[in-house]
Amino acid sequence: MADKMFQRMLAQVRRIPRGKVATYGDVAYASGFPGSARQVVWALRSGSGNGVPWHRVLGAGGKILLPGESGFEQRMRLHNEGVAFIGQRVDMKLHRHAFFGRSAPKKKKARARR
DNA sequence: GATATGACGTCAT
DNA sequence: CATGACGCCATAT
Repeated sequence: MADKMFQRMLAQVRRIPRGKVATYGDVAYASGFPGSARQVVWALRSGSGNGVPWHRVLGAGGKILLPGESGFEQRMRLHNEGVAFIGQRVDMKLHRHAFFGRSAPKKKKARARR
């Protein structure tokens, strides 16, 4: 069931060329599951290790959300691929991978006051 | 089946 | 920029 979802998400991640990055939300959207950014995480945690450049997947804004050493390793790998860092984040302006030309449209703003 | 959790995203304050 | 709240959905217990 969900395996299909992971396969698709992982497939998108694999499409990210060296020196490029993407956000969880973008991967989810490109995979056909807008809003399921969390599932991308599961896909990476459970299905990574197989030619899946998990280190090219970041949080919104190019922030590395990985805790501990993994995060450190990710930062190092990206930096090694030529990714420019701005403080603790990645320069999405230059490295954001445009999946198939379609970019995730920003959400609506009318969110009824709470 | 219900509840809690999580490498998230976005908006409001 | 920090904090809080809500949405989204597959796993784990």
